[in-house]
Amino acid sequence: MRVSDKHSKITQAAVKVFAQKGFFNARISDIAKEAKVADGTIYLYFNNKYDILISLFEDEIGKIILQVKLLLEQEDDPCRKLHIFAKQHLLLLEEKKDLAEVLQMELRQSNKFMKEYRNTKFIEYIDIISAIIHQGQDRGIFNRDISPGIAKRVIFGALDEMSRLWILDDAPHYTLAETADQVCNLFLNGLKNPASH
Amino acid sequence: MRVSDKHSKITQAAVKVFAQKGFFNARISDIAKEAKVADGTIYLYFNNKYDILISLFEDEIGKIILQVKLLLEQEDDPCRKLHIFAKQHLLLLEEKKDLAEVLQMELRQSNKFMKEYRNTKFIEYIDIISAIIHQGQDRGIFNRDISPGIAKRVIFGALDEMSRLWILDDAPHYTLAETADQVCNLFLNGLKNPASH
DNA sequence: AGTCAATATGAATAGATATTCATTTTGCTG
DNA sequence: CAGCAAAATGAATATCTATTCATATTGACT
Repeated sequence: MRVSDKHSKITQAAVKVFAQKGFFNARISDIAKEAKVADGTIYLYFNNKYDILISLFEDEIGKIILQVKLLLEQEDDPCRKLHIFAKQHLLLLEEKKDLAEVLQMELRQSNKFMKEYRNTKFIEYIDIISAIIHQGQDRGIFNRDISPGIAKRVIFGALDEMSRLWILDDAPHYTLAETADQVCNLFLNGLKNPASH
Repeated sequence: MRVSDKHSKITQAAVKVFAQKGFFNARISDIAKEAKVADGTIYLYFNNKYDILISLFEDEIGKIILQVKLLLEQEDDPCRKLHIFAKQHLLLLEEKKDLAEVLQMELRQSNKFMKEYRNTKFIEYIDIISAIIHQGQDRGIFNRDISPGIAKRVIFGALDEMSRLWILDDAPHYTLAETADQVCNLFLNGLKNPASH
Protein backbone atom coordinates (compact mmCIF):
# COMPACT_ATOMS: atom_id res chain seq x y z
CA MET A 1 0.00 0.00 0.00
CA ARG A 2 1.33 3.40 -0.97
CA VAL A 3 2.23 5.70 1.88
CA SER A 4 -0.16 8.35 0.66
CA ASP A 5 -2.98 5.83 0.67
CA LYS A 6 -2.82 5.43 4.41
CA HIS A 7 -2.36 9.15 4.97
CA SER A 8 -5.49 9.95 3.03
CA LYS A 9 -7.37 7.00 4.51
CA ILE A 10 -6.76 8.47 7.96
CA THR A 11 -7.69 11.96 6.78
CA GLN A 12 -10.97 10.74 5.32
CA ALA A 13 -11.76 8.84 8.50
CA ALA A 14 -10.97 11.91 10.57
CA VAL A 15 -13.33 14.04 8.50
CA LYS A 16 -16.11 11.58 9.13
CA VAL A 17 -15.45 11.23 12.84
CA PHE A 18 -14.86 14.96 13.50
CA ALA A 19 -18.10 15.77 11.64
CA GLN A 20 -19.99 13.22 13.70
CA LYS A 21 -18.64 14.00 17.15
CA GLY A 22 -16.78 17.27 16.96
CA PHE A 23 -13.04 17.61 17.41
CA PHE A 24 -12.84 17.38 21.18
CA ASN A 25 -15.23 14.48 21.53
CA ALA A 26 -13.62 12.48 18.76
CA ARG A 27 -11.26 9.82 20.06
CA ILE A 28 -8.12 8.82 18.25
CA SER A 29 -9.34 5.26 18.54
CA ASP A 30 -12.55 6.25 16.72
CA ILE A 31 -10.52 7.59 13.82
CA ALA A 32 -8.29 4.54 13.85
CA LYS A 33 -11.28 2.21 13.80
CA GLU A 34 -12.95 4.15 10.98
CA ALA A 35 -9.70 4.06 8.98
CA LYS A 36 -9.20 0.36 9.78
CA VAL A 37 -5.78 1.07 11.19
CA ALA A 38 -4.14 0.66 14.59
CA ASP A 39 -4.17 3.62 16.97
CA GLY A 40 -0.40 3.82 16.84
CA THR A 41 -0.34 3.97 13.05
CA ILE A 42 -1.92 7.39 13.12
CA TYR A 43 1.19 8.69 14.90
CA LEU A 44 3.36 7.53 12.01
CA TYR A 45 1.55 10.00 9.76
CA PHE A 46 0.57 12.82 12.12
CA ASN A 47 2.27 14.35 15.14
CA ASN A 48 -0.83 14.58 17.29
CA LYS A 49 -4.57 15.11 17.22
CA TYR A 50 -4.33 18.82 16.35
CA ASP A 51 -2.00 18.01 13.52
CA ILE A 52 -4.71 15.83 11.94
CA LEU A 53 -7.10 18.77 12.05
CA ILE A 54 -4.61 21.26 10.64
CA SER A 55 -3.33 19.13 7.81
CA LEU A 56 -6.84 18.04 6.95
CA PHE A 57 -7.80 21.70 6.74
CA GLU A 58 -4.87 22.72 4.58
CA ASP A 59 -5.12 19.78 2.21
CA GLU A 60 -8.83 20.03 1.64
CA ILE A 61 -9.15 23.78 1.44
CA GLY A 62 -6.19 23.72 -0.94
CA LYS A 63 -8.13 21.48 -3.31
CA ILE A 64 -11.20 23.70 -3.07
CA ILE A 65 -9.18 26.81 -3.89
CA LEU A 66 -7.73 25.17 -6.97
CA GLN A 67 -11.14 24.08 -8.17
CA VAL A 68 -12.81 27.46 -7.64
CA LYS A 69 -9.98 29.40 -9.24
CA LEU A 70 -10.17 27.16 -12.28
CA LEU A 71 -13.88 27.79 -12.66
CA LEU A 72 -13.49 31.54 -12.22
CA GLU A 73 -10.84 31.76 -14.91
CA GLN A 74 -13.47 30.87 -17.47
CA GLU A 75 -15.71 33.77 -16.56
CA ASP A 76 -15.07 37.46 -17.08
CA ASP A 77 -17.99 39.33 -15.53
CA PRO A 78 -17.50 40.13 -11.80
CA CYS A 79 -21.21 39.68 -11.03
CA ARG A 80 -21.27 36.23 -12.52
CA LYS A 81 -17.97 35.44 -10.82
CA LEU A 82 -19.55 36.20 -7.49
CA HIS A 83 -22.40 33.90 -8.39
CA ILE A 84 -19.99 31.10 -9.22
CA PHE A 85 -18.14 31.56 -5.96
CA ALA A 86 -21.32 31.51 -3.88
CA LYS A 87 -22.71 28.50 -5.69
CA GLN A 88 -19.47 26.56 -5.35
CA HIS A 89 -19.21 27.38 -1.67
CA LEU A 90 -22.69 26.10 -0.98
CA LEU A 91 -22.25 23.13 -3.33
CA LEU A 92 -19.73 21.75 -0.87
CA LEU A 93 -22.66 20.98 1.40
CA GLU A 94 -24.25 18.69 -1.12
CA GLU A 95 -21.09 17.05 -2.30
CA LYS A 96 -19.11 16.74 0.90
CA LYS A 97 -21.30 17.47 3.87
CA ASP A 98 -18.91 16.00 6.42
CA LEU A 99 -16.03 18.07 5.13
CA ALA A 100 -18.13 21.23 5.08
CA GLU A 101 -19.09 20.59 8.66
CA VAL A 102 -15.53 20.09 9.79
CA LEU A 103 -14.15 23.12 7.95
CA GLN A 104 -16.85 25.30 9.43
CA MET A 105 -16.48 23.95 12.91
CA GLU A 106 -12.75 24.22 12.84
CA LEU A 107 -12.79 27.84 11.86
CA ARG A 108 -14.58 28.69 15.11
CA GLN A 109 -14.05 25.85 17.44
CA SER A 110 -10.41 26.46 17.45
CA ASN A 111 -10.51 30.24 17.55
CA LYS A 112 -8.11 29.94 20.45
CA PHE A 113 -5.66 27.90 18.52
CA MET A 114 -6.25 29.76 15.28
CA LYS A 115 -4.77 32.79 16.97
CA GLU A 116 -1.40 31.13 17.06
CA TYR A 117 -1.35 29.45 13.69
CA ARG A 118 -1.50 31.91 10.80
CA ASN A 119 -4.15 30.43 8.64
CA THR A 120 -2.81 31.32 5.20
CA LYS A 121 -4.99 28.84 3.31
CA PHE A 122 -8.15 30.40 4.69
CA ILE A 123 -6.91 33.86 3.83
CA GLU A 124 -6.12 32.70 0.32
CA TYR A 125 -9.68 31.43 0.01
CA ILE A 126 -11.43 34.62 1.06
CA ASP A 127 -9.02 36.72 -0.95
CA ILE A 128 -10.66 35.22 -4.01
CA ILE A 129 -13.69 37.33 -3.09
CA SER A 130 -11.79 40.55 -2.62
CA ALA A 131 -10.07 40.03 -5.97
CA ILE A 132 -13.48 39.81 -7.67
CA ILE A 133 -14.61 42.99 -5.95
CA HIS A 134 -11.45 44.83 -6.91
CA GLN A 135 -11.91 43.81 -10.50
CA GLY A 136 -15.51 45.04 -10.44
CA GLN A 137 -14.43 48.38 -9.00
CA ASP A 138 -11.67 48.80 -11.58
CA ARG A 139 -14.24 48.32 -14.31
CA GLY A 140 -16.61 50.79 -12.72
CA ILE A 141 -19.26 48.12 -12.19
CA PHE A 142 -18.93 48.06 -8.40
CA ASN A 143 -19.16 50.95 -6.00
CA ARG A 144 -15.72 52.23 -5.04
CA ASP A 145 -16.87 53.25 -1.58
CA ILE A 146 -16.96 49.64 -0.55
CA SER A 147 -13.87 48.26 1.09
CA PRO A 148 -12.96 44.92 -0.52
CA GLY A 149 -11.31 43.93 2.77
CA ILE A 150 -14.57 44.28 4.64
CA ALA A 151 -16.77 43.01 1.83
CA LYS A 152 -14.82 39.77 1.52
CA ARG A 153 -15.46 39.04 5.18
CA VAL A 154 -19.08 40.04 4.95
CA ILE A 155 -19.72 37.79 1.96
CA PHE A 156 -17.82 34.87 3.41
CA GLY A 157 -19.61 35.28 6.73
CA ALA A 158 -22.96 35.29 4.99
CA LEU A 159 -22.23 32.12 3.03
CA ASP A 160 -20.79 30.44 6.09
CA GLU A 161 -23.88 31.22 8.11
CA MET A 162 -26.10 29.79 5.37
CA SER A 163 -23.98 26.66 5.52
CA ARG A 164 -24.45 26.46 9.26
CA LEU A 165 -28.18 26.65 8.82
CA TRP A 166 -28.09 23.73 6.41
CA ILE A 167 -25.89 21.68 8.65
CA LEU A 168 -28.06 22.18 11.71
CA ASP A 169 -31.36 21.99 9.92
CA ASP A 170 -32.27 18.51 8.81
CA ALA A 171 -34.91 19.73 6.38
CA PRO A 172 -33.74 23.00 4.82
CA HIS A 173 -36.48 25.29 3.59
CA TYR A 174 -34.59 26.57 0.59
CA THR A 175 -32.84 24.82 -2.26
CA LEU A 176 -29.18 25.36 -2.74
CA ALA A 177 -29.56 27.23 -6.03
CA GLU A 178 -32.25 29.46 -4.57
CA THR A 179 -30.03 30.28 -1.63
CA ALA A 180 -27.05 31.19 -3.80
CA ASP A 181 -29.25 33.41 -5.98
CA GLN A 182 -30.78 35.19 -3.00
CA VAL A 183 -27.42 35.82 -1.36
CA CYS A 184 -25.88 37.17 -4.56
CA ASN A 185 -28.87 39.29 -5.37
CA LEU A 186 -28.74 40.79 -1.90
CA PHE A 187 -25.06 41.63 -2.20
CA LEU A 188 -25.23 42.94 -5.74
CA ASN A 189 -28.41 45.02 -5.57
CA GLY A 190 -28.87 45.63 -1.88
CA LEU A 191 -32.01 45.63 0.22
CA LYS A 192 -33.38 48.91 -1.06
CA ASN A 193 -36.16 48.85 -3.53
CA PRO A 194 -34.97 50.34 -6.84
CA ALA A 195 -38.55 51.44 -7.61
CA SER A 196 -38.62 53.68 -4.54
CA HIS A 197 -36.02 56.16 -5.82
CA MET B 1 -24.60 36.67 50.26
CA ARG B 2 -27.69 36.44 48.10
CA VAL B 3 -28.10 33.24 46.12
CA SER B 4 -28.15 35.12 42.84
CA ASP B 5 -24.83 36.72 43.70
CA LYS B 6 -23.03 33.41 43.63
CA HIS B 7 -24.86 32.28 40.52
CA SER B 8 -23.79 35.35 38.63
CA LYS B 9 -20.31 35.27 40.13
CA ILE B 10 -19.87 31.81 38.66
CA THR B 11 -21.36 32.88 35.34
CA GLN B 12 -18.99 35.82 35.08
CA ALA B 13 -16.04 33.62 35.94
CA ALA B 14 -17.13 31.08 33.34
CA VAL B 15 -17.33 33.77 30.67
CA LYS B 16 -13.78 34.80 31.44
CA VAL B 17 -12.39 31.29 31.53
CA PHE B 18 -14.28 30.02 28.46
CA ALA B 19 -13.09 33.06 26.50
CA GLN B 20 -9.52 32.45 27.58
CA LYS B 21 -9.30 28.70 27.05
CA GLY B 22 -12.33 27.61 25.09
CA PHE B 23 -15.07 25.43 26.46
CA PHE B 24 -13.36 22.07 26.25
CA ASN B 25 -10.04 23.22 27.60
CA ALA B 26 -11.58 25.09 30.49
CA ARG B 27 -11.51 23.17 33.74
CA ILE B 28 -14.24 23.38 36.33
CA SER B 29 -11.51 24.12 38.83
CA ASP B 30 -10.41 27.11 36.73
CA ILE B 31 -13.90 28.53 36.88
CA ALA B 32 -14.14 27.80 40.61
CA LYS B 33 -10.82 29.52 41.23
CA GLU B 34 -11.80 32.55 39.15
CA ALA B 35 -15.12 32.78 41.02
CA LYS B 36 -13.38 32.27 44.36
CA VAL B 37 -15.62 29.34 45.16
CA ALA B 38 -15.06 25.65 45.80
CA ASP B 39 -15.34 23.23 42.88
CA GLY B 40 -18.33 21.54 44.46
CA THR B 41 -20.20 24.82 44.88
CA ILE B 42 -20.59 25.11 41.15
CA TYR B 43 -22.72 21.96 41.21
CA LEU B 44 -25.14 23.61 43.62
CA TYR B 45 -25.98 26.15 40.93
CA PHE B 46 -25.47 24.21 37.70
CA ASN B 47 -26.07 20.59 36.74
CA ASN B 48 -22.86 20.14 34.79
CA LYS B 49 -20.34 21.88 32.62
CA TYR B 50 -22.66 22.10 29.59
CA ASP B 51 -25.34 23.60 31.76
CA ILE B 52 -23.03 26.49 32.64
CA LEU B 53 -22.57 27.19 28.94
CA ILE B 54 -26.25 26.97 28.09
CA SER B 55 -27.54 29.07 30.94
CA LEU B 56 -24.80 31.61 30.40
CA PHE B 57 -25.89 31.83 26.79
CA GLU B 58 -29.58 32.21 27.55
CA ASP B 59 -29.11 34.73 30.33
CA GLU B 60 -26.72 36.96 28.47
CA ILE B 61 -28.35 36.87 25.08
CA GLY B 62 -31.65 37.57 26.83
CA LYS B 63 -30.22 40.78 28.22
CA ILE B 64 -28.88 41.79 24.81
CA ILE B 65 -32.25 41.19 23.15
CA LEU B 66 -33.99 43.41 25.69
CA GLN B 67 -31.48 46.18 25.21
CA VAL B 68 -31.58 46.11 21.41
CA LYS B 69 -35.37 45.96 21.25
CA LEU B 70 -35.58 48.96 23.54
CA LEU B 71 -33.27 50.98 21.30
CA LEU B 72 -35.13 49.97 18.15
CA GLU B 73 -38.48 51.07 19.55
CA GLN B 74 -37.26 54.64 19.49
CA GLU B 75 -36.54 54.58 15.77
CA ASP B 76 -38.98 54.31 12.92
CA ASP B 77 -36.97 54.12 9.70
CA PRO B 78 -35.98 50.54 8.72
CA CYS B 79 -32.63 51.65 7.28
CA ARG B 80 -31.65 53.38 10.47
CA LYS B 81 -32.97 50.42 12.46
CA LEU B 82 -30.58 48.18 10.60
CA HIS B 83 -27.78 50.56 11.42
CA ILE B 84 -28.67 50.47 15.09
CA PHE B 85 -28.75 46.70 15.11
CA ALA B 86 -25.38 46.39 13.39
CA LYS B 87 -23.75 48.96 15.62
CA GLN B 88 -25.11 47.37 18.78
CA HIS B 89 -23.98 43.92 17.69
CA LEU B 90 -20.46 45.12 17.08
CA LEU B 91 -20.47 47.28 20.20
CA LEU B 92 -20.56 44.10 22.25
CA LEU B 93 -16.94 43.59 21.25
CA GLU B 94 -15.84 46.80 22.87
CA GLU B 95 -17.99 46.51 25.93
CA LYS B 96 -17.84 42.81 26.68
CA LYS B 97 -15.16 41.20 24.61
CA ASP B 98 -15.04 37.98 26.64
CA LEU B 99 -18.77 37.51 26.35
CA ALA B 100 -18.74 38.21 22.61
CA GLU B 101 -16.05 35.60 22.23
CA VAL B 102 -17.94 32.97 24.17
CA LEU B 103 -21.26 33.59 22.43
CA GLN B 104 -19.60 33.35 19.06
CA MET B 105 -17.56 30.30 19.88
CA GLU B 106 -20.48 28.54 21.45
CA LEU B 107 -22.66 28.96 18.42
CA ARG B 108 -20.23 26.92 16.35
CA GLN B 109 -18.17 24.92 18.71
CA SER B 110 -21.21 23.26 20.01
CA ASN B 111 -22.85 22.73 16.65
CA LYS B 112 -23.04 19.06 17.54
CA PHE B 113 -24.80 19.66 20.75
CA MET B 114 -26.83 22.59 19.45
CA LYS B 115 -28.61 20.16 17.16
CA GLU B 116 -30.36 18.68 20.13
CA TYR B 117 -31.16 21.82 22.08
CA ARG B 118 -33.52 24.18 20.23
CA ASN B 119 -31.83 27.49 20.63
CA THR B 120 -34.85 29.72 20.93
CA LYS B 121 -32.97 32.68 22.35
CA PHE B 122 -30.69 32.82 19.34
CA ILE B 123 -33.66 32.55 16.99
CA GLU B 124 -35.35 35.39 18.85
CA TYR B 125 -32.22 37.50 18.37
CA ILE B 126 -31.93 37.05 14.61
CA ASP B 127 -35.66 37.42 14.17
CA ILE B 128 -35.15 41.05 15.13
CA ILE B 129 -33.45 41.42 11.76
CA SER B 130 -36.18 39.75 9.75
CA ALA B 131 -38.78 41.94 11.47
CA ILE B 132 -36.90 45.04 10.31
CA ILE B 133 -36.78 43.71 6.76
CA HIS B 134 -40.45 42.87 6.76
CA GLN B 135 -41.30 46.34 7.94
CA GLY B 136 -39.14 47.82 5.18
CA GLN B 137 -40.86 45.69 2.57
CA ASP B 138 -44.32 46.60 3.84
CA ARG B 139 -43.46 50.25 3.43
CA GLY B 140 -42.11 49.68 -0.05
CA ILE B 141 -38.61 50.78 0.97
CA PHE B 142 -37.07 47.34 0.66
CA ASN B 143 -37.14 45.01 -2.31
CA ARG B 144 -39.88 42.41 -1.97
CA ASP B 145 -37.89 39.80 -3.88
CA ILE B 146 -35.64 39.35 -0.90
CA SER B 147 -36.55 36.62 1.53
CA PRO B 148 -36.40 37.96 5.09
CA GLY B 149 -35.64 34.42 6.28
CA ILE B 150 -32.49 34.28 4.19
CA ALA B 151 -31.55 37.93 4.67
CA LYS B 152 -31.62 37.66 8.47
CA ARG B 153 -29.10 34.83 8.30
CA VAL B 154 -26.96 36.64 5.75
CA ILE B 155 -26.82 39.80 7.83
CA PHE B 156 -26.18 37.97 11.07
CA GLY B 157 -23.47 35.88 9.43
CA ALA B 158 -21.78 38.98 8.09
CA LEU B 159 -21.75 40.71 11.47
CA ASP B 160 -20.60 37.57 13.20
CA GLU B 161 -17.71 37.15 10.79
CA MET B 162 -16.67 40.76 11.37
CA SER B 163 -16.70 40.00 15.09
CA ARG B 164 -14.52 36.98 14.54
CA LEU B 165 -11.99 39.12 12.69
CA TRP B 166 -11.83 41.52 15.62
CA ILE B 167 -11.44 38.75 18.12
CA LEU B 168 -8.63 37.05 16.25
CA ASP B 169 -6.90 40.21 15.14
CA ASP B 170 -5.08 41.96 17.90
CA ALA B 171 -4.81 45.19 15.93
CA PRO B 172 -7.99 45.63 13.87
CA HIS B 173 -7.60 47.73 10.75
CA TYR B 174 -11.04 49.31 10.93
CA THR B 175 -12.85 51.18 13.65
CA LEU B 176 -16.08 49.79 14.95
CA ALA B 177 -18.19 52.64 13.57
CA GLU B 178 -16.54 52.38 10.17
CA THR B 179 -17.24 48.66 10.08
CA ALA B 180 -20.90 49.05 10.96
CA ASP B 181 -21.31 51.73 8.30
CA GLN B 182 -19.62 49.66 5.63
CA VAL B 183 -21.66 46.56 6.41
CA CYS B 184 -24.95 48.47 6.39
CA ASN B 185 -24.08 50.35 3.25
CA LEU B 186 -23.28 47.08 1.52
CA PHE B 187 -26.56 45.52 2.55
CA LEU B 188 -28.70 48.54 1.81
CA ASN B 189 -27.22 49.66 -1.50
CA GLY B 190 -25.43 46.57 -2.76
CA LEU B 191 -22.12 46.22 -4.50
CA LYS B 192 -23.24 47.63 -7.82
CA ASN B 193 -22.28 51.12 -8.72
CA PRO B 194 -25.41 53.27 -9.02
CA ALA B 195 -23.61 55.51 -11.54
CA SER B 196 -23.18 52.62 -13.96
CA HIS B 197 -26.89 52.23 -14.70
C1' DA C 1 -25.78 30.54 73.59
C1' DG C 2 -28.02 26.69 71.30
C1' DT C 3 -30.43 24.54 67.44
C1' DC C 4 -31.10 23.60 62.84
C1' DA C 5 -31.40 23.96 57.95
C1' DA C 6 -29.23 25.86 54.20
C1' DT C 7 -24.81 26.56 52.02
C1' DA C 8 -20.30 25.66 51.05
C1' DT C 9 -16.09 22.93 51.00
C1' DG C 10 -12.42 20.17 48.69
C1' DA C 11 -10.38 15.58 48.94
C1' DA C 12 -11.47 11.28 46.88
C1' DT C 13 -13.52 8.71 43.07
C1' DA C 14 -14.21 6.91 38.73
C1' DG C 15 -13.46 6.97 34.19
C1' DA C 16 -11.55 8.57 30.18
C1' DT C 17 -7.98 8.74 26.39
C1' DA C 18 -3.68 10.78 23.93
C1' DT C 19 0.57 8.96 23.26
C1' DT C 20 4.44 5.61 23.53
C1' DC C 21 7.17 1.69 22.43
C1' DA C 22 8.42 -3.26 22.60
C1' DT C 23 7.00 -6.52 19.47
C1' DT C 24 5.23 -8.35 15.09
C1' DT C 25 4.29 -8.23 10.22
C1' DT C 26 5.25 -6.96 5.59
C1' DG C 27 7.52 -6.93 1.50
C1' DC C 28 11.77 -5.97 -0.93
C1' DT C 29 16.49 -7.53 -2.49
C1' DG C 30 20.07 -10.62 -3.59
C1' DC D 1 14.53 -18.58 0.86
C1' DA D 2 17.23 -15.70 4.13
C1' DG D 3 18.03 -11.34 5.77
C1' DC D 4 16.68 -6.89 6.70
C1' DA D 5 14.59 -2.36 7.01
C1' DA D 6 10.33 -0.13 6.97
C1' DA D 7 5.70 -0.16 8.40
C1' DA D 8 2.17 -1.45 11.48
C1' DT D 9 0.31 -3.07 15.78
C1' DG D 10 -2.23 -2.46 20.22
C1' DA D 11 -1.53 -3.14 25.15
C1' DA D 12 0.37 -0.40 28.70
C1' DT D 13 1.32 4.15 30.51
C1' DA D 14 0.72 8.42 32.43
C1' DT D 15 -2.15 12.02 33.17
C1' DC D 16 -6.01 14.56 33.49
C1' DT D 17 -10.58 16.21 35.31
C1' DA D 18 -15.86 16.16 35.93
C1' DT D 19 -18.51 14.94 39.51
C1' DT D 20 -19.72 13.26 44.21
C1' DC D 21 -20.39 13.34 49.05
C1' DA D 22 -18.98 13.20 53.92
C1' DT D 23 -17.84 16.98 56.52
C1' DA D 24 -17.64 21.85 57.94
C1' DT D 25 -19.38 26.52 58.09
C1' DT D 26 -22.81 30.00 58.21
C1' DG D 27 -26.45 32.65 59.82
C1' DA D 28 -31.39 33.02 61.14
C1' DC D 29 -34.30 32.41 64.89
C1' DT D 30 -35.45 31.37 69.52
